[in-house]
Amino acid sequence: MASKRKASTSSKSTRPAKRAASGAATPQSIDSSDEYSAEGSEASESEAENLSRAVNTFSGSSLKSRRKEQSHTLDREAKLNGISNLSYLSLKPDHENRPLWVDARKARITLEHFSPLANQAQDFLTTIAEPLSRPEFLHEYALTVHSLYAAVSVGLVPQDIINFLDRLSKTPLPDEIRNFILDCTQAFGKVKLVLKHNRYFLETPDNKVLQKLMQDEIISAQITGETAGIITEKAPKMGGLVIPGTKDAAGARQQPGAATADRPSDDDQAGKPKEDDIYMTLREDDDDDDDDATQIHSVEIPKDGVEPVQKRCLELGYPVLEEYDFHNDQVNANLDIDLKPNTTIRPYQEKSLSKMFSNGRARSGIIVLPCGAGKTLVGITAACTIRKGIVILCTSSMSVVQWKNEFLKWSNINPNDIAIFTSDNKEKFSGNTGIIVSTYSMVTQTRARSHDAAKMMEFMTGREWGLMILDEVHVVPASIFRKVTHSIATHSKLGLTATLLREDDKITDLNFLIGPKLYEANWMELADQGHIAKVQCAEVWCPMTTEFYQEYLRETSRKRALLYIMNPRKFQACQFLINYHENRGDKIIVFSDNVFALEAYAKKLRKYFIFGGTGQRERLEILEKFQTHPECKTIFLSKIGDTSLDLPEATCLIQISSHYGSRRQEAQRLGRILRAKRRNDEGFNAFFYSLVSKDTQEMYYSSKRQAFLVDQGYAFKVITHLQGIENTKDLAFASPAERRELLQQVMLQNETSADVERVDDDLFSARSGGNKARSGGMSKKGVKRNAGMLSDLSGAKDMAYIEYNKSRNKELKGKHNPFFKKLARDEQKRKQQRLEI
DNA sequence: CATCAAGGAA
DNA sequence: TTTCATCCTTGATG
Repeated sequence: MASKRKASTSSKSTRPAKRAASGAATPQSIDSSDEYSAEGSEASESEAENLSRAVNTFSGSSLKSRRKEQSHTLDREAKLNGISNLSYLSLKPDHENRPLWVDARKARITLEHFSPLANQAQDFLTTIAEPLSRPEFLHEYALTVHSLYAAVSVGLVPQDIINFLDRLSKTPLPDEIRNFILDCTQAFGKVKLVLKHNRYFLETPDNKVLQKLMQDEIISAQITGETAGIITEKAPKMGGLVIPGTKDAAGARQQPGAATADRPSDDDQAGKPKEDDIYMTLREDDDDDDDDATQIHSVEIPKDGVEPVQKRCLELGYPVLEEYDFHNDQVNANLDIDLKPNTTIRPYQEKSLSKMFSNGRARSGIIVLPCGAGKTLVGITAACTIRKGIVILCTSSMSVVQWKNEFLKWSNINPNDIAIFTSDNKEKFSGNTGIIVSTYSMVTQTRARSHDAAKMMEFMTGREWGLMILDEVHVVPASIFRKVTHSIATHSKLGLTATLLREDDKITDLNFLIGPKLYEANWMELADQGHIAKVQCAEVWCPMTTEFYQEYLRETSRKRALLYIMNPRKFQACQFLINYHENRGDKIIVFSDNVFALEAYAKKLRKYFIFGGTGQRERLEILEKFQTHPECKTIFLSKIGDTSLDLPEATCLIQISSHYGSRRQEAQRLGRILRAKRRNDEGFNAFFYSLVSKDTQEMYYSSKRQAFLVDQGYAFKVITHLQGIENTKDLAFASPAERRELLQQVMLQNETSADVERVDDDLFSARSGGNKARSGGMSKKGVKRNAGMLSDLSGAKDMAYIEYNKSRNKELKGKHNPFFKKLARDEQKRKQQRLEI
């Protein structure tokens, strides 16, 4: 136990520790880390004499070192625990051959990835547990209620889980874990919602459960009517141990103790009390497959009752599993679709699909594959398996088109049978069944619809669909899914995503709204197999210049962000990296969340950039150029580029600003270079740089953002000095004067907007019209005041003034935005003209 | 009829 | 700690 704990703790703590160490050893950290020695104008001056002092300051005050301390205490704690644990935990004699450590108290499992049994164990673990962290040697998994639910729903039996865990574990399996698994799985997977002959049935092999559910007020209220009554029949698929479905035969195997639980049934719902213990009996004896239950009991639920019953079952602790018996669906027309003969599915895609279809029915659930790993093909294959009417929902109209094209590319579907339903394209398929590709917003729209859209929705809600594919499930909050499932009747649902996480808690209901997570791929493994590109990740620490840091310390959060993004040293690093990689022959994407910075960087470096205000046509032109033109090696993208952009040429990625601590954004952005065309070239590597201004909030966010990728096994190197940056020709902002000018622009940028708002309201509100003249005049005023503030650094009066106006700005926010939109648009036009010339 | 701008929503 | 994207609809152009 001791070594397990130490191992897992140290694997987590290496990163912060390494950072702190390299940071302290770097001369660059001197000026910026010492907040109070701001007199020096150049960051590179007086390095040597201040080194030791800076190291002390740095390690004493900075965030990283605090983390380091934390991990020290953790280590100590771990040691103590280890010592006390060792007294009773005994290793199995052949423990070296077994790859797992099981921590009973936290329900964590650690896998030694270098063990010969690791592959076998890994398949098993990804099924039953949540992968937390999968670096090179030790993988950590968590046993959770959800993960066990998923395991049971793909057909595992609790006793199998326990046996297999015990077999792989170095120590005898703790009773806590044993009980935890039994407790969790007892109720899971026992109740299924099945659509048969266009009727919904609640189905279970355990009559006791059904009895219990039907005694519930809310559920029984839904079931009353002529259809009420429990139907008992043979299980559709029988295993070798199935006893012919007579009550007596089942009763013969009953265990003596089980009878005590049997109470005479006094309800009026036509229950069959004698069968109560069939499932109990089987569960004890049966190790192979839970489909071997001899009999199933079901009750019909009217269509309207499905939602409330499902909800209530969940509250009662019996989540309802959805399955679609598409082979026996005689009601819905078959769709003529198949994969093209030359299409081959990759092993991991097959594995994920086998989880979905393992019992001959279609299970609803979520499949997690990294970006660029072929999620679309998984969806298409699922569609080709079910071969009924299909609905596909995407987040943007661009991916709608992509989905349709992929279908045409991989399958032999008749182009007339696949239709697009978006605001500017409302097709219908010609046959009596087919595929519809649409967007979430189109389907969940509640306001007035255009005539065609209303007709189309009527068509979609008025019929029954075999499969609904939900693309990028992570971006859509659970409430939207509720709307979708309410309005469109579908037999099964397949969610696809690369990163099943959100920073808010809107993801939690997905487990029950769509289904359990069926499969999650290991990024590193796919990279090793050449399915996605290998990536070198690096975090580049850029010191703040003195001037910028001074302002940074004074400003409030809003402007701080702009200051550390526009940090001249960061700009230089960006310039250097672009030069370096362009010379290597890479194609580079630069990401910035901040539009102002995006534009400033791109213009200064004379590169193309795309942001929200860029017209659709121009976007395509630039992307086309980037893909084909050898001279266009670098493009700048705002967050429009985060998702569903397919640029196989890109091999290098630089991030200059980002959305706080969003782990998902980081992963999505990395996904842009995972499908690099050249990924299978000998020794090829893609590059991912994250530029961070030192000793600012950015450092904190950066480490948060990386958490997901680090857990996937990516190692972030810290670069504190870019070799040869001083010798770069035409390095931007090399002189203090240029930097001051930049700072002025930055300060102006923010204040101009504030200024316009205030004046608009206070002084010029009577004078309506002449928007342009006004803004021009005011910005001049802004320049003056800014210049004054910067020259004498006291500036307290001005600051107070700005602070005062901040609240006003918030009030006026509604006015603020359109103005900025217009500015952007004007800018846009100007730019377009420049391009045309 | 294709395109674009503006407005509302989340 | 928060903005910036997106989408859909309507109404205005040539």
